[in-house]
Amino acid sequence: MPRPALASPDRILAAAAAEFAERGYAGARVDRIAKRARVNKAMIYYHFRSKQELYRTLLRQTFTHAGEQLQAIAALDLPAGDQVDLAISGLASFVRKHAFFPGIMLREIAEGGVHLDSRTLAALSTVPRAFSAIIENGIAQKQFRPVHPFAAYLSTLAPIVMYHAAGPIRRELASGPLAAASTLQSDAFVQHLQQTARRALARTHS
Amino acid sequence: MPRPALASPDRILAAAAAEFAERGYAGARVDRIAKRARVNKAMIYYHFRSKQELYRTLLRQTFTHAGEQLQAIAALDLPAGDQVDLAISGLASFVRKHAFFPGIMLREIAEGGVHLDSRTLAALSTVPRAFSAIIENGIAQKQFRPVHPFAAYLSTLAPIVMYHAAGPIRRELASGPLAAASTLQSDAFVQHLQQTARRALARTHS
DNA sequence: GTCTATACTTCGATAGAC
DNA sequence: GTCTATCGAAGTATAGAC
Repeated sequence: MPRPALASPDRILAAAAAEFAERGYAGARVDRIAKRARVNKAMIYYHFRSKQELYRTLLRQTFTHAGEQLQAIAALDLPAGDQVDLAISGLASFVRKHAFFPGIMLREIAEGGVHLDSRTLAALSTVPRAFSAIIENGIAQKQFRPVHPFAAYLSTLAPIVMYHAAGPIRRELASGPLAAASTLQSDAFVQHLQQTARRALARTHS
Repeated sequence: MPRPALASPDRILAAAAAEFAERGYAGARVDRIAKRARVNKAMIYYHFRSKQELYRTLLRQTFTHAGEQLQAIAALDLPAGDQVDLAISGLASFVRKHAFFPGIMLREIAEGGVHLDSRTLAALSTVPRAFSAIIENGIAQKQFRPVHPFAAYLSTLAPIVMYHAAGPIRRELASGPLAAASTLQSDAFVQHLQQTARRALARTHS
């Protein structure tokens, strides 16, 4: 019998990621997670205490991972504009690698964070904190005009998450009432966001 | 006995809007909608056929309303830059007036539109179509540089929806690990987005 | 660690009286 | 149009054998 590629708890986490992203917390079914992970349902309650604890563990891991990636970019010895470029393309590649991230992120925002405990909230906060650090540093070094760092965070990174989460609905619209939705490729959108960020943050404006 | 401010079907729709926005489609409870609307649960199944039909009716109405508002802006005899300003502030006031809209929008995007029939999808598409028309018109009149209209749509209007949907979680973060999140006011963010759009769409860039 | 079987709860939806 | 009562399905979670 071939060893599974991932150990049981990791397989459960991967299956939970897909299930929670597709259906949301309330819509996710523990039975389906078990089936996707090819484990018995009782194993989920053995490794994790409950559906809620499974969900929180998954989000904590993911937010921590994303935050560390942004912090690494913020620590590079580069012009702030280049750091923003890297933050944008980095988040884009992060969501390509972790396809479940946008769905879960959007849902949890809509839920108002009701499923999150303080540890998970702290993990989540590392993402806007790291991005804000880049912006504030650029302002301090007079490479950027003064903007609210959180405004820059929302207007720059929110569209990436939205773009990827909206993939399925965009494909539905493309075959119907909104053909133009299908002509926007991921790379082109990343470039658009990088250009937009450069222009939004530039100290001079024609 | 005082007449209720809204007739029964409209009270049900208003209650459903709040419930679906807070809990999502799967998380919404018909019992709770009935309680919020102060009607008997059976009345919901009498006026609407099912939970799904209630949901679709609500979304169709809301998308149609939002689309019409944007189309009215697109029809104004104004410079394209001013039309974009109005589209941004108009959507911001729309979500202030319909507080349930961002939550439902984000959730339905994350769901991949699985609950939407073709009529509801058509209603949804009027929003990006109207905004794209403004952008394309501005490009044709050489007031904007050439950009992908759908990219402009996503990067301009997505942050507004995100900002308002993220209100509760932002307040949680503000009292903990991310104090800066609380200092961004709605009006200031709208202005930031208007400036960002002006700069992103300008034909010249220093 | 892994399974089967099941207790307990909640939900969407309806029947039927008024 | 409005109510009470309830059915049947589906869900989370656990007990207990191996």
